[in-house]
Amino acid sequence: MSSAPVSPNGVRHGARGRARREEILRAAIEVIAERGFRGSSIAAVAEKVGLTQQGLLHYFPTKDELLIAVLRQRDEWDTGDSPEAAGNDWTMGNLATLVEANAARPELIRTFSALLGESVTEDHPAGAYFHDRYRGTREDMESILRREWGEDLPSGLTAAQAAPLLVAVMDGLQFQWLHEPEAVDLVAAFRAFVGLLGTRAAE
Amino acid sequence: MSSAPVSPNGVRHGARGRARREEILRAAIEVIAERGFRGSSIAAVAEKVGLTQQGLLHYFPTKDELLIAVLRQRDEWDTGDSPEAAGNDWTMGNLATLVEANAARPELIRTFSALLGESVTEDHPAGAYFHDRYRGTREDMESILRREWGEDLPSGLTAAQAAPLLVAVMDGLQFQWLHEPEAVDLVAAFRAFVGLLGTRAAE
DNA sequence: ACGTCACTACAGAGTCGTCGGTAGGTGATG
DNA sequence: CATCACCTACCGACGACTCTGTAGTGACGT
Repeated sequence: MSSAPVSPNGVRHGARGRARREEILRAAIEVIAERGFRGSSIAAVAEKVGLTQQGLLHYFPTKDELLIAVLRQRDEWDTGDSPEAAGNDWTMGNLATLVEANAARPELIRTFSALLGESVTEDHPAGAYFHDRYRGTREDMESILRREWGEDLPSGLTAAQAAPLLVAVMDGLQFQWLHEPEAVDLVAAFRAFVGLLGTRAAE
Repeated sequence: MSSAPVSPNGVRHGARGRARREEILRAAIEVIAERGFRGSSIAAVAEKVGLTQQGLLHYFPTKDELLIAVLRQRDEWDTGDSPEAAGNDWTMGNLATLVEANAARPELIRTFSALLGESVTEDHPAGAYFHDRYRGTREDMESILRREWGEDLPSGLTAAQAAPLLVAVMDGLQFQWLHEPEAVDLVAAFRAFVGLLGTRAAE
């Protein structure tokens, strides 16, 4: 794929535009982490990559389209980043390592937590994205749970009952962690919850 | 010296003014639910109560102070609304009824979920509030758990381990519920989680 | 009963900054 | 010479907030 030497300014080659796009997306993620989407300006993103606002608009014609591109980029990372695995060889075990990987990228977590919050408001451009993503993620979790333990988990819950809880724990812990990184151990807490799901009930 | 109630900026308000203030706070909650805090304008809030923007600023001298007042109001509701219970007679049981009560006020949930999301961004006026609130809520949950089950829960977790999970589940479920009310049963899911905590581990 | 006077509860008009977006270019690259 | 990668210049809308008034209200002295 990529075949272009990259430099912030002045390097010429065909792929210059594409490199710029990626720079812009990275900058956008940072700015959104700092100010949210509604609170951030495309001018701020542009400045971060050494462009004018209009220069940025050359690549992303509207602010909303920039956001969509950020969202899409995240999906690409999620599916392409990890060892193979577009589809379905996830286990509860490497779900924890995913959380671990997330914990290493606080700005990314901050960005998407901020967007998640905004997305519950009316007519938010990320609303549809999170709506779909939740549906999909719950389904994924459900099938992971089923693959690990079958329809009924050791703890007595069904996979369908546990899936939304699993998603909720991941999201919810992130907020606490963002507010007090020292007070909340993201990975340990998540592992504790997974342990809870896998504990066989007595009686 | 008079003894009339005083607003943050030192303006004294009579009975009429106090009623107005409450109206404004209610309207502000609605507007924030629709647009978030950064996305909403004080003019929109003012219009909702039939004031001009300047009229509103008579009561709350800045947008930030309006938000602070909203936050404070919520705390007052939380501690004053429910049967007695400023302090500590909560149990796991009526924690679930609290969730139930929340589920009946979607706009309120929406408002505070939106604010929670924004609050992770830099210099957000609600940042300190959520920071403190998380700390306090976790402590409260911990002591409730301890009162219910002692230091070690039936499931094997300690109260300190379970508290952040409890908070995370409440927050996280709300986001899913706001995006798909039909797909997520807030109360049932929460009860399932509580059941999980209280399940005795085998062997 | 009446005038005064402080104070509350607003509104009109305006300042100043920032926002997203458009129009129309220019110079380099291929 | 067409296309790409950008920039200058600009616009209309809207943001929070200030300055400056003014109608009403209640307390109080006379």
